[in-house]
Amino acid sequence: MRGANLDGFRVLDRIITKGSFARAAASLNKTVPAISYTVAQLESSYGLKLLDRSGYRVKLTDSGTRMLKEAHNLLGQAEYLDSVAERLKHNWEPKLEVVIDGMLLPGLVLQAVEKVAAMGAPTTIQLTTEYLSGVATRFDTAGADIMLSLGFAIDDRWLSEHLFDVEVILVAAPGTGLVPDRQYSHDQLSRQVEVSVQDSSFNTPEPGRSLGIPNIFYVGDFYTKKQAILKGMGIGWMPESWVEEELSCGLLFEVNYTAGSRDRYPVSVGTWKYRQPGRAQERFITSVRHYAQKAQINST
Amino acid sequence: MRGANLDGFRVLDRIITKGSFARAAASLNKTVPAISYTVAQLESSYGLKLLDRSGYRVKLTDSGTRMLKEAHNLLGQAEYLDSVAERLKHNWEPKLEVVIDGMLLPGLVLQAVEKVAAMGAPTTIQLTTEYLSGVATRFDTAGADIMLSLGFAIDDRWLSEHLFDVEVILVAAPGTGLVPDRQYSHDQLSRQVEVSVQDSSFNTPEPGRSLGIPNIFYVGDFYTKKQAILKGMGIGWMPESWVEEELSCGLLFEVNYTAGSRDRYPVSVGTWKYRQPGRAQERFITSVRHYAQKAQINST
DNA sequence: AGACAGATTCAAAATATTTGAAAAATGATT
DNA sequence: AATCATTTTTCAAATATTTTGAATCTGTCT
Repeated sequence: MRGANLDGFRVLDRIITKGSFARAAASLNKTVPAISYTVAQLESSYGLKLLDRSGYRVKLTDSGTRMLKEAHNLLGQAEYLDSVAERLKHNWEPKLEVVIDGMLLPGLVLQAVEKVAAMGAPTTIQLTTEYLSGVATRFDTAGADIMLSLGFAIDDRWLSEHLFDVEVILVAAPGTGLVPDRQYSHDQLSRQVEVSVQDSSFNTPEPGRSLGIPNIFYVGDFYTKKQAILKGMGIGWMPESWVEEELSCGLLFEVNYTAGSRDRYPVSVGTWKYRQPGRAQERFITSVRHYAQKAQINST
Repeated sequence: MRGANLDGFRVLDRIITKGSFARAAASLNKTVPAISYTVAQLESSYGLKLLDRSGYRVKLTDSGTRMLKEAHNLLGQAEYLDSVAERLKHNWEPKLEVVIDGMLLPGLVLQAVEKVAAMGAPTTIQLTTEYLSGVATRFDTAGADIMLSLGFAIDDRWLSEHLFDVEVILVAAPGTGLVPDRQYSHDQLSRQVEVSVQDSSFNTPEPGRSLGIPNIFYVGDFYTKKQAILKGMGIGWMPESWVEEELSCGLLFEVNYTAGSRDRYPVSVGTWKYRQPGRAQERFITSVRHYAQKAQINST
């Protein structure tokens, strides 16, 4: 006979914790012969003696000790499966995987996580940050539940909903040799270093637009990019919301670029078209929409 | 109905990989109704619809996808359990946990590990290093298989076998203000700093003996202790085998201490009295004994 | 030795699973 | 629209497995 038997181990475990076949039988509402049969079955299925019946009290054999120890993992996993089923039955996702673009301010998603938690969801939320096309790639390959991406993620299998626009501004810090008042042409800027976040899936070159100047300094995330620009290491496009404060207090200024120093990019939320959303996902998306409305109002 | 059912998931998995009930049935040497019954059973046991039969081809529902994904862990664990049983049947321990005293040179245990591996043991060896009484404590609490400890570990439940002695020498580096030729009393040494390894179970104060001087610098392991002494940070007791080379080339010297600058401590191997040793354990201990005999000869 | 608590064995009874046949559903083909 | 090929479900019968109570056996305790 082959293959583990959950009930067998449940019984074995009970025998050990209760100390005898008789007590195990009582606690499982079975008769003693039934317990005896189950154990015999378990032992023969593995071809191992698991219990030492030579003494008055049953004891695990060495093999039994080792097997039961490993079996506890099995039983634990089985119990976890029960809990997953329970959550699914009440339309809670056991896990909600969210992929967001690193260009977005954390507030958006943190608020949504809060809302989901606030309704007592027994759902584990897993956040992953990617950049640009990396968001859609990760969403697809990992089979995540929600993505918050820049631009529209286009695929037959996905539902995409526009949330709000992000205004991207070309900024610089004093000390780069540039000054706030003067207007700069492309040629004039090309002596500068551009700080840029590398697209995490290495498909598209830059956040929507790039200056196309020769010196580019790539960083891994927007926080680092901001620090780099603040330190005067170069100029770069930053989402307005990331640099509002620095702009108003003069730590950064908007570069007066002849080709335009501002651009708007749409932020959208994507889900799987043929996947039924659970309660956590619904709440998450509602929260994100709500946040988006407020953002829209603020920006007008 | 309650509780996961391994066979149910095995069948479900087969249906998905084969693409239909019919093919799953064929590959499992069952009839189609049997498959249908098993799945219905599984679904009702969790109270979830796992398969979407609305289309021509069966598909997992969202819940089914999640459940099957989790169930794969369960099936994996069950398979692992089979492999554990297989190893136990041939008297191989699936895992051999060894606790050693950090004062011992690694060579002893590494050679033993090598010997076990050389006989093609399908056994995972887990080495843990502790100090002094920490060895016995860990051996006991973790229920490890073998311990190599300093001194005799005493307990009714353990078998302890003497292997060889370790000679411990009080050493110092030039630059500590001490010189090789002169003899030092306890008072004279008490202006020095003693470098000491902290007992990992915090029971006994020092490796067998301590100078009992006020300035003690505690380190975490013998390698660090040796480095500290070599850098002239203090004096300390070191096992001879750890410092042979440094003594002979003059990087360290034996402190001529009136109360004696050498001590011998027994090294013993301990196992559980009522646990049947497996093949890996037997080989391990044989190797250690063999090594000990050579060490004994070398030291005479 | 006798009382007792516990485990196994055994045949019978109760459950659960599997089966083959028939029915129902679906998509493809004509 | 009718037919065919494939597939899943339903059903009652056949099998297989598990559980049970009674009898038996084995150690422990007094």
